[in-house]
Formats: sequence, structure tokens, C-alpha cells
Amino acid sequence: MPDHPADHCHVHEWANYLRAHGLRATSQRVAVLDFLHRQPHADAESIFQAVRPGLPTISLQAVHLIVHDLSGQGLIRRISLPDSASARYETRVEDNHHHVQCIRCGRIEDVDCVVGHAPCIEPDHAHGMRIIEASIVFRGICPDCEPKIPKE
Amino acid sequence: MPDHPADHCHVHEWANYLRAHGLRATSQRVAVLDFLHRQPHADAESIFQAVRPGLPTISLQAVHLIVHDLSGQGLIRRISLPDSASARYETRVEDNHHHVQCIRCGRIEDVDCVVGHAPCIEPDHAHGMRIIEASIVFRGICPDCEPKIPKE
DNA sequence: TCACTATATTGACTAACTAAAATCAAGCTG
DNA sequence: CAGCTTGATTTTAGTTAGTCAATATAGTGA
Repeated sequence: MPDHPADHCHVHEWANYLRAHGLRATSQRVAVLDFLHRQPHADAESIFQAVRPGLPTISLQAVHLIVHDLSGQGLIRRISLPDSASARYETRVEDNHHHVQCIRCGRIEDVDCVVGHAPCIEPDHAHGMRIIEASIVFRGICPDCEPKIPKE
Repeated sequence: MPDHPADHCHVHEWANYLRAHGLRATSQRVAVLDFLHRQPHADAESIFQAVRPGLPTISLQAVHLIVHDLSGQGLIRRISLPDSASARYETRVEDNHHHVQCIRCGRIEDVDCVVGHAPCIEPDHAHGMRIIEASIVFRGICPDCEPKIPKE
């Protein structure tokens, strides 16, 4: 497995991580990566709000551009969930894992994939398509919301 | 299994289907259901364009309202795919099935679920959440696009 | 067929994201 | 380590998907 900044978690490492993928190590990109590693499944707006205190000139458009570039180079992964309008991002890209989302509060957690690589399951009849990966999102009720569900 | 208009596929049946769910059988709703049954996985804009010739006064907002109401009552199912910005809808609601999408041309096909009811798979560790269903979208390359992929 | 009320229409509005032009800075070159 | 080149960010605008509120219309029961 290649060297991943998550292992040492230092700003300097994110810079090298970016350069290793042929991207310039700008303060904005480092800030986005650093925040996203501490808070996975954040959307563009959340990232923007989080990094703005340290980089007052950053724009929301720049965040959109950065997450687009970073996911294009495979440094982060873009995830889209049925119950949220905006795309979310995470730094965990080495393995093939899935997500659970609470349909009441929207809370998202990682779910390890037992196979570990994509595609972890294959359909019976795929209409002649070559399957590359399976995007799986479990939808359920989290322990906090369970007691708040009105019984029918 | 309850009576489903898909079995006879006649406009009059859609009207009864709507009334059976406590909804008024308006021409707009029937048109949306009828089109959606003939062309599954259509989005709001496509539905709008398709039904407009027969109902010149219909508005895109009405289509949004209709698909919202119909999915709320379980007459249609809303699906959101990673590689398409807009939500899509289908009349196939009786069973639990999944989808394959070509990452190149966007083509979508149904994939039968071997289990047939939700959730067909359960995660190992669900963070204490009660899993209701698994949303599974396979991403791949369709036979038409396969030869067009540039080899590296 | 009339009235009641659900539903559709109209128009304004928001969120998420993309595009284009102009400015700025990372990091190579001498 | 100063200047240059080019990639990255900022700024401004625009697009797409969808929601909200008020009014007009049409389905259905009486």
C-alpha cells in the first residue's frame, strides 16, 4: 500500500501527498484535505465554512473546484447519498467500503466491506455490462433516533 | 399481491390505481404514470417533455409535485444515482430490485434482486443502526460503450 | 349538475454546482 | 534567491434541479 498521510497526519505530509499525484501543494488544498480527514462525509459548504477561518479569501467555488480535482486524481472519494442533495467527500480511498445513513437525522457512518475491493458483489444479470463497482448505501434508523420514531 | 395497472396497462386502470390510494385521478397524474411505466428511470424534465404534447398546459412544477405525491403514496419509486444530478422515477415498486448504470453513456437498467425484499444484504457492523434497506447501484460499462473506451 | 376541496398553474425563489475571465502564487530555472 | 511560467484561485455570472406561496382549475361526492 502506498504511503498515505492519514498515517502520520501532519500538514506537511498532505503537501507531499498532493505533489506525489502531480498537483501543486496549495494552502487551500492542504486545508481541505486536512479538514476532510478529521471530518469525513462533509459536503462542499461544510468544508468551506470550516476552512474559511484559516483562509479568509477562499471561495465556495474554489472548494468545489478543489474537491473536483482531488477526486479526479483519486486523493479523495466523492459519495452521493439518496437522502442528501449535496455530494459528500472522504479521504478514505484505499479500500472499498460502504455507508449507512440514518433516514431521520441524516447521520452517516462507514461500513467496512468484507471483500475489501470493488466490485464486492456482482449482479446476476447485468445486461451485458462490465461491472466496475457497486455503490451501496444502507438506510436505517440510528440508536439516537430509534426512540423518537412515532409508533403507528 | 395487489392489483397493479402494469398487468393490463390501460389508461383507465391508472385512474383506479390512483383512487385506490386515495388520490384523485387527474389527467396529469395518469399521463405521468403511463409514461413512467413505458419509460422507467425518467427524470422530472424528461417526464415533462414527454407528457406536454398531450397536455399542453402542464408545468414542470406540476411534474415535480406529482412525482413527489406519487412516491409518497408508494405508487412510484424515487431513485437517485451517483452519476446523475436529477432524481429518477419508476413504477416498479412491488419488489426490491437494484440498478446498473453505464458510467460513460448513463444508460440505466434494472437488476433483479435475488432476495426480493429489503434489505437484501446487511452490513457486518451497522453502528447500532436498524437497517431498513440497502440502496445498491452497480456502475459499469455497457456493451455499446465498451469498444469506445480508449485503451491506456 | 353544483359545491367543496384537492390539485394544477403561475411566478418568484433557493441550493448546488459549473463556466469564463482575471488575478495570484507554486515551484522550476538560471 | 529573483524572475518566469503555468497551474490554481478568485470573482462574477450563469445553469440546473427543485421548492414555496398564491391563485385558478378540475375531480368527485351529494
